[in-house]
Amino acid sequence: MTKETTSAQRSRNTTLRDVAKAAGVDVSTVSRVLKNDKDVRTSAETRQRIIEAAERLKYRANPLARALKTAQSRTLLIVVPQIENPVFASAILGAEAEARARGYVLLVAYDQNGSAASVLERVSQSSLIEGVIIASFDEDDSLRQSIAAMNRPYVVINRVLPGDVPCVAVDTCAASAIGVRHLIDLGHRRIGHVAGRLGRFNGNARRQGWEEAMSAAGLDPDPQLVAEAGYDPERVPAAVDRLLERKVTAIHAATLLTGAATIAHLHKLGLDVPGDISVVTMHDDLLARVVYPEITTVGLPTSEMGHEAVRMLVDQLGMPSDAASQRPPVLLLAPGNLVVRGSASSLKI
Amino acid sequence: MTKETTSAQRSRNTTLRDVAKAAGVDVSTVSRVLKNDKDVRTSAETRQRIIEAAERLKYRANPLARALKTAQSRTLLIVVPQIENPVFASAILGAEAEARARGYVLLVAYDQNGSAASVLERVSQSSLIEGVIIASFDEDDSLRQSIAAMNRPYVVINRVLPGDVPCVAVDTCAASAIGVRHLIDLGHRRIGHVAGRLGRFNGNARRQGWEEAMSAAGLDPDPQLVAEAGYDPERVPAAVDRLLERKVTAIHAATLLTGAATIAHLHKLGLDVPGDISVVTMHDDLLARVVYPEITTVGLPTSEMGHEAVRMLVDQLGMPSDAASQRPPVLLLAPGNLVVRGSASSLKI
DNA sequence: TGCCTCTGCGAAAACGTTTGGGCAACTTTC
DNA sequence: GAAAGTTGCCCAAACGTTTTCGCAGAGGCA
Repeated sequence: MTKETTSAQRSRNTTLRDVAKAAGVDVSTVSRVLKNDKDVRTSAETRQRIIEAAERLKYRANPLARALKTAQSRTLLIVVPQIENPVFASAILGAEAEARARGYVLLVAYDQNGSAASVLERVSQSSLIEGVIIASFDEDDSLRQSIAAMNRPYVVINRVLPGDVPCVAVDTCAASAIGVRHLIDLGHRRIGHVAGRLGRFNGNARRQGWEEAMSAAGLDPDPQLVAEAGYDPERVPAAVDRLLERKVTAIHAATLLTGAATIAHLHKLGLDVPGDISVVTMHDDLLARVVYPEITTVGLPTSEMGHEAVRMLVDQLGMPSDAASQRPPVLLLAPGNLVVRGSASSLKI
Repeated sequence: MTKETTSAQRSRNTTLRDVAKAAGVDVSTVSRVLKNDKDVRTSAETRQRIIEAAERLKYRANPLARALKTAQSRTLLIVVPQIENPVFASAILGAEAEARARGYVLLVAYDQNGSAASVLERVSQSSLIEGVIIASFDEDDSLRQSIAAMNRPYVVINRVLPGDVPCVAVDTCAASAIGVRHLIDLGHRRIGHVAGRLGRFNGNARRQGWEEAMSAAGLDPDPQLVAEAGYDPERVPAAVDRLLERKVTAIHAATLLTGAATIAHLHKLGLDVPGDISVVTMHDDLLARVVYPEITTVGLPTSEMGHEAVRMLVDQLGMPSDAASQRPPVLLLAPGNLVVRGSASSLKI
């Protein structure tokens, strides 16, 4: 079997020099023609010859050499705290598509137990990465320092940070409000909120959305109706129990995962969903449709978030540094639509 | 338009030359010392000076330049058909950790609607990627041709392919059997199988595991007890209905997702799980614990799969081509343990 | 004819590494 | 005390691009 593995015997790729030789011109000319240089100044005839030769020899520019020369690797990095979280998976997907469309390559790095700092540190000194998208949970100073030290353009996603930090996030406050309003429209008055991590951007925003929707409907956003569970399904039962003590008829969960756990716990207690308690969630995903009842939830444009992030990043890359401050650096994406399924119904009196 | 690339104002990284100047030696000496060259021949004193200078200047070798020179980019690529599938997410996680530990960078690419071919095509001519891990669903010829044309070492994961193809997969046949045997041990005799994609590696293997466990227990592996649902939750209800007609008392689902959908559908029909029907699944994941009842399943070493894949790939990279054929190129990972939760119980007569 | 401006292209210097080949000085050997 | 071997380092040529500079020749203008 022809099993050529090591780089040593791998056939050499065709280079600029090969094309130049084939077309009978200098490498510089080939480079210019193939790059479609603006001030290109070549005869149509020569250009034709070069293009044909390149075609025939299947020439592809070596990205390494190009990057070395231009200090532009056309490579972006996205740092995520976890990949199994559907929100991040979806964001990565969107970012990858956008990056690919723009001729960039997207690298994925994981920030398990705060290792983002080390990743960024490695990035900072190598010229491999042109820009970074950061989706890390960490909001402490170490990460922020790493970001600053990195000395590369970046955009933060999934949260908005104070200061002049470019961010793109979903307006989860609004998303929350939509879900809660749906419950109100169904006649519910005592609506509990299983909160995410309070103190963090999304946790706070979602809680606030609940609060605003309640207030807007003239209902009391009683803090007693909020029970924090973070992103941890293990903490959901206790939270739900507390809410049940408060005689809620509906529960609004801050994440799809905790929402599913909420329904599971209600079932465990022998309660019917939505017969006894209605449940509404946030973020739409396969998970919402493999439980019974299927979950009513409001979609989040997480994939768009990825798209927008690389769009912003690439814009930033193409701009001289002084112009960078001119555009509004934070983008808050409108939430998606309410997807009505089976986990919420009108209040039976 | 002013084409002022941002790189202009970004501070230049410290280079080999800077270190050389600081230490008062030649760049070549610095290079050798820092690489810990085997036949290094430098005085301890000089070496000390160089190391200190490098430390002080925070020198990090430019991976681009190194790759250009050595044709070794220390970059691996993993091609996955979907990232939201927990199996792949977990495999990526494992692969990334192993790659990082070995000083490699792992790139992730998506093979949405068969775009892997184009990804591989781009790879083939650039010297950026040293080796590829392929987890694509596609088993048609176009992908296989792209792989061959790529002319780079690779390993296929999540399935074993015929021929001399290096593969690492989980022994899902054995995993299946474990789950089915658990049901048998609980007293079940009529056990249905909600199959994955029959005709594909994993679909077949899991079905075969069910069959073998049934036969081993002296039960009839009646083909009527098998209903295919692929990986698509939408197809689960019909499959479950068919199984119910066959009077099964337990269902073994080929994937966690379809298993969850199975439970959901049973609930929808007003059946109790595991009171009326027991359900056992494969692959352990958060999802198994946010539904009620929590799902009894057998763990799959998907993360190990990623680990092993890069281990094999890196071994391959370091070997002369003739030695490559010596080691057994396919690795079948033993399944994990049965995780008993609440979705299966002993048969009530 | 002399001068100037375009055109079309080549020469060569980078980018930051790695690496083979050398060359002194110093040590051993006879 | 000279030949031979060792040690410690430097020189320079790559790797495959991009890009600045410059140089011939062609044409325009006086």
